[in-house]
Amino acid sequence: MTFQRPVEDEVDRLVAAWKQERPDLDVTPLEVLSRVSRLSRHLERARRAAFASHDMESWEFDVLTALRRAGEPYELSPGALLRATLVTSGTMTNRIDRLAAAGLVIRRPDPEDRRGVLVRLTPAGVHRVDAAFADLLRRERELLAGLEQHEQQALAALLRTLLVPFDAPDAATH
Amino acid sequence: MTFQRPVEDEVDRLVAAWKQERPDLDVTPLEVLSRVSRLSRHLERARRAAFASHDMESWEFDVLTALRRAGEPYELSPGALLRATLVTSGTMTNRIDRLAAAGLVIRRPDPEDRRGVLVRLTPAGVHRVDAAFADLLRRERELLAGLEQHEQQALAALLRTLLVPFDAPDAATH
DNA sequence: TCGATTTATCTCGACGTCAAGATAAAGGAG
DNA sequence: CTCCTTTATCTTGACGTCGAGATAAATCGA
Repeated sequence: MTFQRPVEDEVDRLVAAWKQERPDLDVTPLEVLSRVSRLSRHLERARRAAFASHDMESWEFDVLTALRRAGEPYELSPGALLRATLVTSGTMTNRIDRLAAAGLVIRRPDPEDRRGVLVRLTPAGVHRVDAAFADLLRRERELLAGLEQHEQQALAALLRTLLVPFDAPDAATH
Repeated sequence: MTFQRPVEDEVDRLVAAWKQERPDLDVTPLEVLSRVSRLSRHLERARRAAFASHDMESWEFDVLTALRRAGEPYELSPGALLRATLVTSGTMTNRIDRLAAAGLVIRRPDPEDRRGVLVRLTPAGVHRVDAAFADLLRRERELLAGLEQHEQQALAALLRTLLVPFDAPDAATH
């Protein structure tokens, strides 16, 4: 019979420090939200490393997967893409420019709205994103290996609750 | 008696799209990790908005709080600061420069290691960070209002499990 | 049909971050 | 003591993102 040693992460130390310095404040929100922020930063680094072997940048992957998920003919408007990736319109224009220059997507005028443009994945783009995505899933599965299946589900459900208000039909990012 | 309507977030839609397009892949890792990433992005926006009323940037807050948590005399080395904030050394140098120019911190040579420098919060810096922190906690508490106390604890514990491997005594960010 | 408003995308300058390398001091082996 | 390695910080240039504003077409009401 061994003791369940309480393993600490950086946020535990951070919260303990605050309790020492500002015992008047209730810092429990940090227990969740600081962990989300910090984990996200670590994930971003892991992603970057994973994509390096596919000669792909994180931002490229984000855009290409959004198009891939759309299904044939793998085509979306820039507006739909920026909503999917949570970046601003200026950023998305820039990204599409570079992806088009790399031959992974093409731009064409929207036949039904002369203000609009449609961005479509090229066959080369489809191939690239499929390879990178399979690899990413492999690596992400490893990161989650510390949690049982049912724990992963519980975690996902809790996160969903926090996310729903943001993903409600209002958000605007122009 | 009402039905528990299954509320969807953007990740549910994303996962459903992948299942349609790539039924051969198990995309369950996204249920957790995509949510972490997306929630983090939303949080960063909320933080930015919160700090705007204190005329403060997110990056300033990150550095100032690290010093504040250290306790009197509110002093840390640049190396300790970059480990606390997960940025690279070049970024930290830049940040310290700007905070010093704003009169919120001062730099002084480390008396015990002539390679080193120590960064100390000024009284003005302490005041600024305390005000912003109290406000941030208020807003973060609202974001978590959708979860019961015990759910927040469960969520924190699950996230800790994922975070521990990253925060182990190895990580290096130079 | 005209004008005002909304929607869709792009342009551009400012800015922060990263990654690699430079500098310099400390620590360890022999 | 000297050399080599490690540690700590800063410098620099490239790059991506943001945010505000410009352009242009679509939509709606009078």
